[in-house]
Amino acid sequence: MKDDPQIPVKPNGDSVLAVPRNADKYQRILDAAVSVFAEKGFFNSRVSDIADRADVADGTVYLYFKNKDEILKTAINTAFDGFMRQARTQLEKLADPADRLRRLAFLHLDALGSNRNLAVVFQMELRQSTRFLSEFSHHHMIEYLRLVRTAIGDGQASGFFRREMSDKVVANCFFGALDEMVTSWVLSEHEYRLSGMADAVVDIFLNGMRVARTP
Amino acid sequence: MKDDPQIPVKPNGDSVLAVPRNADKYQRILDAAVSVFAEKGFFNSRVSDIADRADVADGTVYLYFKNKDEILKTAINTAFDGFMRQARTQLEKLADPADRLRRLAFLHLDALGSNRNLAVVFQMELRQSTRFLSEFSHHHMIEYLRLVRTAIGDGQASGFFRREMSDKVVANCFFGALDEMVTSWVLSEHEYRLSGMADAVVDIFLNGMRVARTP
DNA sequence: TACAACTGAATGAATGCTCATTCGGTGGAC
DNA sequence: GTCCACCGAATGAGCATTCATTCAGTTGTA
Repeated sequence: MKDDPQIPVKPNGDSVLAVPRNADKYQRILDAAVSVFAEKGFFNSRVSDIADRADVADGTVYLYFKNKDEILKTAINTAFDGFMRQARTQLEKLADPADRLRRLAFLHLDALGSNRNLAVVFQMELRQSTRFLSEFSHHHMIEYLRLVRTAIGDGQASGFFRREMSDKVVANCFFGALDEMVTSWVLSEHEYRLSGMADAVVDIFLNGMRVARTP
Repeated sequence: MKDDPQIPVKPNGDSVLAVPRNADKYQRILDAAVSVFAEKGFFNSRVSDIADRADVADGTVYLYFKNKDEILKTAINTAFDGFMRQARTQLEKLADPADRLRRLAFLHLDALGSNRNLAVVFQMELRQSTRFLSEFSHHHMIEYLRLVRTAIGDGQASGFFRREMSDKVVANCFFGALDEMVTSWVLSEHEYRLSGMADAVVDIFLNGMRVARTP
């Protein structure tokens, strides 16, 4: 996510040509938007706020993005795509399902934990986006959950994980737990490294809370 | 939540007197609002939409609520208060921490699972509310988490739960998992009884995913 | 019982403001 | 001189909120 190249190919969604290709300005607007959205929320953000923060005229924003919605959509999509690419690359190297879950949890928390503004946008705006940007979030969510479900399914197949649990339910809980860790971090006054929580979360899922167990 | 008496004492937050007390109309506006918010999201909902759906004139809405924000705030607060009252009453009767968690999970999923509109408002609007109605939701969240943390702490104290886990982290994960079950249910095309998932979720937290264990 | 005076809940058209978006013009690069 | 990225003031649609007016119901009087 953070080391994504971000080349502005076809910045303005529909008009393929006749669009400025100043990568720097494109990126500045996108960053400014994330920062403004994080601060005031999508609906309370003015396009002129974004333009101001990007040091660009109001009209210039529309040379790079079709409209305000498209800015949010692009920001979220770009970030999510980067994350998923990274996650897939790293997870396919790991054979042990438990390791895969551990790594995914780390990547999830690290991606958002290293960019608070992005984290705020994801935690606060993404849900309501589910309505007006529904296609997107539905598609991406399913991709993410597939990674988790595959790990769980593999673990069950090889007898490491209990077979009576629904991989679907566990995957949802797993995501929900991480998601809540992010929300909690975003709202917290305290400073702490979010990715440092990954192991604790995964441990709960692997071992549960009960004491009685054989090692 | 569903069996709450809902007596409209002091409907309009600040003007204590000189306010209509038509309980039916008050409730109709509130219900209409939840239904409209659920359908279009808070920011895309028009006060006139709410008035229409409540079969009331636009101006009448303002006899019962100070403004649009206040309607959402009231809806959320009323529902949450009802839920917390119910939860506290029921949990204090249960000694076993595991039973308490089971019951809480059930109540959580049942409360939202029996009112889809309310569930949508909670899942979609509550987060962004965290910004513009922050005092509220933060306070409530803490109350809820206290119930979970207490159960976990008790379980640890009596040696049923592992002591090395942070009750705070587990509580957040627990809430996050349930929250995600609700979101997933809200977005799902399929019809299923949400509260039926409670035991599966709690089971993950109590027993974890790994196979090796003593019963 | 009949009627006038009064009350205040309810109405909905009018107001006024807040932006997203547009577009005619500017200036720098080549 | 031409082109085009960029500018930012102007536009106008959309919408929360207000308030002058209506009228159903209640009280008081004879």
